[in-house]
Amino acid sequence: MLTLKHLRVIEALNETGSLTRAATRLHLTQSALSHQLVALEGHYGVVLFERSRPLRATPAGMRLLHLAQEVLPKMEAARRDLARLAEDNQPGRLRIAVECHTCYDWLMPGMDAYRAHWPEVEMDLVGGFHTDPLALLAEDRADLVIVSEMARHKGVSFSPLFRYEMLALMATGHPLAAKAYLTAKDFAQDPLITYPAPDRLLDVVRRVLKPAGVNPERRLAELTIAIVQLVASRKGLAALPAWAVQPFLERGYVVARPIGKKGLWSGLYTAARDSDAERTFHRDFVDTLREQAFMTLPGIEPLEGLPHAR
Amino acid sequence: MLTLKHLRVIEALNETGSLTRAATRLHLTQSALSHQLVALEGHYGVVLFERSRPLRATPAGMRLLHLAQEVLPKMEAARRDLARLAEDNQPGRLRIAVECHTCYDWLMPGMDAYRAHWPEVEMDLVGGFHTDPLALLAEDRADLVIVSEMARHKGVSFSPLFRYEMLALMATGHPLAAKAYLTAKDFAQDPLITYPAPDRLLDVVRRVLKPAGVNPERRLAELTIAIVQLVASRKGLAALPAWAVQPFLERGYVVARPIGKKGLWSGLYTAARDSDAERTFHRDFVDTLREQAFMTLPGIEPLEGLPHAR
DNA sequence: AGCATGTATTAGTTTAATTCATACAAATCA
DNA sequence: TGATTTGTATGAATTAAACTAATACATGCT
Repeated sequence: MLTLKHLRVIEALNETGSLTRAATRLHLTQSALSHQLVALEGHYGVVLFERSRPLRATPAGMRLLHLAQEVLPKMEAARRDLARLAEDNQPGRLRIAVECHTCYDWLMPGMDAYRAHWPEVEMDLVGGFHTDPLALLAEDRADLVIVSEMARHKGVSFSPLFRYEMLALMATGHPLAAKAYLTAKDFAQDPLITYPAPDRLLDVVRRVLKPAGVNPERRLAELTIAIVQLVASRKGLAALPAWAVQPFLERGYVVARPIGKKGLWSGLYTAARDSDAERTFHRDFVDTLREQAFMTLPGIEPLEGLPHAR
Repeated sequence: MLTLKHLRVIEALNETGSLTRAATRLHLTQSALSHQLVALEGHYGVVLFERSRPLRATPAGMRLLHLAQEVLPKMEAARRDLARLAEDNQPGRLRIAVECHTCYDWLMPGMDAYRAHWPEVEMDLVGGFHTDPLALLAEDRADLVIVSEMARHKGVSFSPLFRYEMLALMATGHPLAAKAYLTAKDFAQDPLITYPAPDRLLDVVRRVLKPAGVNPERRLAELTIAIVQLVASRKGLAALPAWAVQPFLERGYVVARPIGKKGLWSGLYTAARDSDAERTFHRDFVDTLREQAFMTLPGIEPLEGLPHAR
């Protein structure tokens, strides 16, 4: 009794504040976690979490949380060392291609966190836009690319990172702010402010406006802050990931609305050559990115896809 | 993959040097351990132990051994803290009654080790010999007694500690040293040197000599070293636990032979009132004693008896 | 060589973990 | 306030993992 699994559950419970959310994060059902928690509490005769909303750790829960925080990193470190020993210390390389502007928000901290554990892995960024990012893998010009769909492709493995909502941005007091959510037609009048990227990378255009035949005037800006500024100055509408605009919404600079009744959700995935994707330093990089994203980005959701084994 | 169970296995393998011995210590079969080790090695693609005799840890094995040594104690500490929280810090008490002289050899270090983890538990030794040691429990004059058999007794729980061999001791060059093992009759000629304890506590007398109707002249000595000295001085024979005479044998002071063809094996058990036996500080004491014994006493064996749950 | 000791492997059994389908409780909405 | 949403608990059924038994195989010993 009292296994590492329990410690991971307790960590997840503490961070998510709910059995349901912890369960999805751990790729289990709520029922499984409930059973586990009840069993553990019963075994030691202590309550670990007060069943409030959000769940709050009791002193006993805190004790185990502390244990988790000192033990789990040690386990991970050993796992990495084993991988190094197994692969005989042959160094790895990660040339990363990213096409989404906002990705840098979480990619940079992710790379920093990763470097702490895998200092010997040489990391590099492959810049610019490419007609076929997956070709970079085949041509051996990149080892990992971040893409927005899992297009089945021979010799290439995909791993889901997370999914997020794209929000329509408008100035405070804009007439459209009266609506609960925007539809394609609502974009027809105002200019659309976007990053300078091809349409296939702009989800609103590709998945909402183009199918509906709506083609608004365009205006480009390099930086997120610039786009927000233009929107606030009533120069047009924009569509950005929820996590990227969160701070501006909180300060009331602009207003955001979902796109479509259920919102416009996009996913992000990594792609790598099969041979690379199975190596530990590589998998660990993807895991670190995912973890970093969930730690720092508000409102993102897990994305089903691959088995989640260790 | 890579669980605490694995770490415990690796620790046991390192300490026992064999799958078979590690298995009995962990109350598993050799097969189970072989499966585990093979699976673990396969999973990480490393060899953890060279299959030599004794088993020797590879660098990867050493890495996990190191992990085990930093992680397992933390787990134990947390478990104890949970027990303290669960029982609301009500302090425990351990009045210990021991009737076997040689027991002090491992009891003292055991108590020291225990005190480090449970400083709040008040420990005391109940001295002297008692006609019925289990009565001490009923009369609430002791909380734990160390006995040599699991006599079913209402309200009392027993836990096995270990089993050990009693060896017959004789002077170097003694005619009986020519025999591979001694029988009851061999004790008839020489005086028998024992501790000053009742016959029921002297296993040779109770289980070998008395049943055979052999009743040799007696001579008493308080200390093990004194008994050995008398034997070496050709004043008679003695029967002592193998672990207690090991150092004297190594230096050639005396000679030892098994008693009976299969040897005379005795067991030691703890007994406690049921209500105490289930409390964590109590169980931990017994576990500590057992662990301490296996760490310091040569030639002792695990003793089957109770389920071995945590 | 023949025995003793220890490890590996296969198949079968047992035990534990997880899900499914609901019931139940608490907060939120209209 | 009743209806609805959101989240947790529970029992039974399912699935997966761990363990044992039996036995083959390897190695050292006298």
